[in-house]
Amino acid sequence: MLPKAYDPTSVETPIYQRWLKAGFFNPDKLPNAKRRKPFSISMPPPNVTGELHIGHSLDLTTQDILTRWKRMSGFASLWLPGTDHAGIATQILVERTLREQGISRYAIGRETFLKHVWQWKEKYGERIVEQIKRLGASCDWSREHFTMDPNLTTAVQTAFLKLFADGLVYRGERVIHWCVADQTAISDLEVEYREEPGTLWHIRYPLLNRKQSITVATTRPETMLGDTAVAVHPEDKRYQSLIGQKVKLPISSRLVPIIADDHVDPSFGTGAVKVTPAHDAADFAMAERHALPKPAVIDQRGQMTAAAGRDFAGISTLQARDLVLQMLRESRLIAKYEQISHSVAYCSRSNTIIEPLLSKQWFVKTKPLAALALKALHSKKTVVVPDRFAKVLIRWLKNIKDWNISRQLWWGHRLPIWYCVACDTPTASIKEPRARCRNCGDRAYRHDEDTLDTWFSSGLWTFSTLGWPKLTSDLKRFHPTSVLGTGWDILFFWVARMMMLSLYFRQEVPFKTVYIHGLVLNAEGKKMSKSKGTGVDPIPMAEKYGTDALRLSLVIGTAPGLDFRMSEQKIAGQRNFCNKLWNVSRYVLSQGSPPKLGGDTAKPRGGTLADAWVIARLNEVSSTVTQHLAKYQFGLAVEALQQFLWKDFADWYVEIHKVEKNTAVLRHVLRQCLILLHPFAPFITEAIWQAVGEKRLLMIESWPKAARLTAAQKNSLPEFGNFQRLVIGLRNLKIHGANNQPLSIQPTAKLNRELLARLTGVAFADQAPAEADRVVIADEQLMVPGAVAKQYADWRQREVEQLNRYIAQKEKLVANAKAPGHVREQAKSDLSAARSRLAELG
RNA sequence: GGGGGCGUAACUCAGUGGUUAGAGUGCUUCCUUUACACGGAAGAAGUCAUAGGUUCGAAUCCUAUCGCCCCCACCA
Repeated sequence: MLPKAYDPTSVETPIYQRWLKAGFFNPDKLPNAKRRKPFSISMPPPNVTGELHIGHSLDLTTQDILTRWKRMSGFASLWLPGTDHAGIATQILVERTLREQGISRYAIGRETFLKHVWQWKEKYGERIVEQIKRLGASCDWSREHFTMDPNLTTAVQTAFLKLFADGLVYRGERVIHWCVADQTAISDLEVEYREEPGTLWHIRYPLLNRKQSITVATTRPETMLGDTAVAVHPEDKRYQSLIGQKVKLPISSRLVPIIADDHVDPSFGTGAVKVTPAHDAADFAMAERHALPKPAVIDQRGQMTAAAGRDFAGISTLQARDLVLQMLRESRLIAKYEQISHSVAYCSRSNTIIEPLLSKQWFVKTKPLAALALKALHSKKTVVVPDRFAKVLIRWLKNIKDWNISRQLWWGHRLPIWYCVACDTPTASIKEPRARCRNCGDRAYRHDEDTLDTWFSSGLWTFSTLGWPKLTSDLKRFHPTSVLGTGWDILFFWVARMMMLSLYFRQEVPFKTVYIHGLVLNAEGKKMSKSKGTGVDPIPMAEKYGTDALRLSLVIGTAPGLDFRMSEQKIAGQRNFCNKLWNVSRYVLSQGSPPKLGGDTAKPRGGTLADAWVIARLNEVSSTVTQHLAKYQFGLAVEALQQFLWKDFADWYVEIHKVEKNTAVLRHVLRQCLILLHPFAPFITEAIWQAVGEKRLLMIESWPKAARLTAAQKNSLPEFGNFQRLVIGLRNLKIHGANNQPLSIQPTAKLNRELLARLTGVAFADQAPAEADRVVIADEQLMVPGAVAKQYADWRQREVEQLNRYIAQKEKLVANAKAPGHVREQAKSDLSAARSRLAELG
């Protein structure tokens, strides 16, 4: 009834449809829904216009494993999906596309541009959702959200207004990171520093009314047009006499003071630094301390302003640099220059150099919020797995700086801020204020043009998607969420912000546990990069090898928090496993009739030694898998399961051990394996489950409770070890004796020849071969050809040597008076087992 | 400058105080085609980076060193 090879493509879509139709992704629709305890996960929302990459697949796989496992374990398991509007990323994408059609966003205006973005969102938004479904994600689509849905927009506005009312957002003039290409400010986290070679110019600044000069060092000579001071370290002996004197700036001829400030590093360059408050954050801080003016000489397009002087206004910074250097050379004011390596700030989005600019932006005061998050981390209200990431978070939160949340973008949540046209006083309001300006009494307002940082809305994600600011039953039931699963790369961007905002608005953590997984690297061990074409694309892989193979390969051989490499070969290996499962199922279902797996009652008793053994192993593995899952050790869980299913069950119990099978055992083991494997490989397990006519879906089958091994089962484990060795021994004889010649073996002792033949598949002769030697395997005596006996003896000799080493070690441990009792007890029983095996071997 | 991770078989990686250190891939030899060649058996292959220390016992904990990688930071 099952085809010969597993064909994922024909199976997966109908199965997902069937799950959807059953409605169990929605925890309210589960059997006994009301009695179930809640378990909830918020899906990290992918960029709405993005493409599913392998990192998402890992995210989705681990979360689906948890969701399915908990659902099967009797929880009201909610995995809430959604997508993110991703302000900058999306706007840039749409802008680029329009530009290719010759359309500029400035030409069409804000409203028309936004219409285009919404169209884009409608067109491509569904695609990423389809790709998420393709991976088998069992999330509740009836609760799906988008960060710019009306109710989420309300949440964002409510949050902003509250922060404003509480004095936690403010408008400030700061030197911010300005991206000239994207025409917006970006946050500290969106800046990427790269070590690059550069030239450090040493420039003489002549002192006023003296022949002396002070030499400053800079990599950006053009900014000297905006200098308002020269700073030295207060204790720098070289410059003591100069502090407080005035310098006449070359080119602009402005008079600026020499100031003393701790910030200056006396050992760098000349120990004297030019201060450009409008174009350097550190210089800005110094200017604040010393009440210096802050003229802006570079504008938002990266061009020199009028303040830079008549010769410079309107030219680019690079042209200005050349011109400044040329003028300095002519005045012989360049003391020297040297090649250095320094880090240069780039915009991580547009890949262009950041222009630090003085600008008015909106900030969130993060200190009080970070304090809440720190407290929650210290008191383990939120547990981080693995816990070293808690330390990373704590360190970041302790040194947190205010968060620039305004972006000069059109796509996003527009700031609910209105400025009085007359006096520029801001008022926070969703709609245009009707009241007069509280400052000047005027009535005319203009709406702030800016939008909020994408991460502001994602920071509210765990509770805004559950209905906040309304106090819905979902919010009460599913918040705080149980687990957040994500990669370490967005620890600060997202995890930290969610903690701060949830604790502030809900007085509770957003999630009880954060599970941090590593990043998926390519076969060369580098971060996957689409532009370089070195990535592994999940969707084509799922199509080629099956979604389950992809999911398994993302989990097996990995540890929490560690990056790992992904290769097609690894996925192919898991495809082979799926095929093995498929075929062993085919075999099991071909044994006996009707082809049913049997219900929970099919727990076979008694049976042969092999039966007891395989069930004991199953129970052992079943509890191992559960334990590993509880510790988020997905890799270990799958590994234990695969070893059992493939090696112990399929290869040993089914294939090597040729005794007639107990179909009840076969079915019971297969049934349990399908249940245990389902969270990891949902499609194939459900497909097999359904192929045998089970009415209830596997996805809501009960997860096995930890089974205690019976005494008989416990004993069967070592006993069966001996039995396995008997069979291996005979197989070895057969293999070595074969060489296309019939093997002559005659059992001479207790074991019935017929039984031996059935156990092992080896044919036995009526008479011992001419040059027969006696061989003893597990108490049974056999007469075999001399050459075969020799090989068997060699094989046995190796085992004897190993055993002797093992026994020596165990004896040492047993004799070790300082070792704990249970360890010595264990060693004692290991020792007696090894000794009896040694005795068997003679 | 501060912080973190990794170094285990040819390759990719698990294991993190107490079985003879494991898996997958690859390799060697053999078997098999009425569940599966996307198969089965057997095998070769590792001073668990190096050097100290703690311990009855260390791949596992501590310290140092070497090598690789990453994150954070106002290196003018």
